[in-house]
Amino acid sequence: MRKIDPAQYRAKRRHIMMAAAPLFAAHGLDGTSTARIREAAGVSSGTLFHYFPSKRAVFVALLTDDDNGDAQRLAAARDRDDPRTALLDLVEDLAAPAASPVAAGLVMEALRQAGNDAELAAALEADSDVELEALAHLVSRSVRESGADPVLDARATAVWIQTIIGALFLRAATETGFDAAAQLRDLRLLLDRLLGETSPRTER
Amino acid sequence: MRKIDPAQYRAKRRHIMMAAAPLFAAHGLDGTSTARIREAAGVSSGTLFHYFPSKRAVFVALLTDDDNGDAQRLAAARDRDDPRTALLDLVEDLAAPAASPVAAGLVMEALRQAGNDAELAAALEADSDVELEALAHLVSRSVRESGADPVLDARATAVWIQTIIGALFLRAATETGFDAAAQLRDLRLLLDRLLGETSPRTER
DNA sequence: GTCTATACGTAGATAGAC
DNA sequence: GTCTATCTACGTATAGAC
Repeated sequence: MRKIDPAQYRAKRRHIMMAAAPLFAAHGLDGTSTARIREAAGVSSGTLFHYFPSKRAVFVALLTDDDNGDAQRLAAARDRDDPRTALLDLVEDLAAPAASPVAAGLVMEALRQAGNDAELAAALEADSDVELEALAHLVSRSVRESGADPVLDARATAVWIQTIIGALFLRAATETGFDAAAQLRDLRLLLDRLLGETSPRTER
Repeated sequence: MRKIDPAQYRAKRRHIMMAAAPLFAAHGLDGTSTARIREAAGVSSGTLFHYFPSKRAVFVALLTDDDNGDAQRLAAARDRDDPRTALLDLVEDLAAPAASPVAAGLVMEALRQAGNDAELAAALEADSDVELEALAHLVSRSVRESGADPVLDARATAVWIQTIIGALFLRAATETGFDAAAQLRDLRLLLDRLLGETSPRTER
């Protein structure tokens, strides 16, 4: 007996996920009961567990269902002409979700849960490694092509860039009235400084 | 009927807190049962609730009992002679607890919980504001006295320094095998760059 | 596919003996 | 002050009717 409509099935699954997302972001995985998810999604307990085998599965799906084609965006950034501009744009792209409190909160909770869930940790680290590689590649190209002069080597610099982006998520998730747009502007200035002089460098 | 020994009372209270700390750090507040705390501390449920009115009270006590005299240390740093060195030393001092996975995990969980607990949020923000003021003061003095040239104004720079310290805690809490010592070395280099040239500046 | 009703375990917290 | 025993509520997840 075939499904009536696979598209509708996925839509409803997604509907439940979207209802659960702000709850997980605000109260964490353990702090969110299936009853609240059920209520927020407007479905019964039976329906919830028809679409997901467990509460954790809803959470994991939110983190691993990649609807934005992240990998493609990273690959495109990697190969752009001007590495310095490409790097700064990529950073902004990676940091942008911090503007959404829900996204920021979810990421924070994901990192927390990854400590106790090897499978989740592996998935997150895989994503992170791809990001890191793209960042390091662009830092490296910047050094060669546009005279950047970072204090650290390319990979370490990339790790720090990732770290700082993570810090933005942290602040977005915890600070009420966090002004993401202003922070992104500052971030660009700071990175410019961290990467060092461009060539030809300006004399003061 | 007076207490047998107030000092012993506080010691036992502290013993329970110390037993709970790594559990909260690893599994979060909601993810840690009173049964596990009880077990780790080697006391019964009755005893646990004799010393603390609730599980949350144990957690809050871990964050708000200031045993290190943080305020004094900040005030001392504020008024040191060489502001640039004082600033870098202060940053190291503030970032140092990130070397302890338990401390880092607790801080992360505290920030997460602060979103749903106004009282806790207020306490944490008060601490953070005192830190920020000391940092901004030192940045400001560095600009005037030692020719620092940050990209942003003193307060914004201080906020970013806090952000970067937060990033260290984040990584310490989420990354297994995090090398805190190495990161502190990098941090000093990065901040030096971020603060800009010292005077007399060196020509390359 | 979606519901109602509920099983079954474990949670936080308390009572009262010692 | 500390224990054992226990209360009540709520947690996730399932069963089975529709």
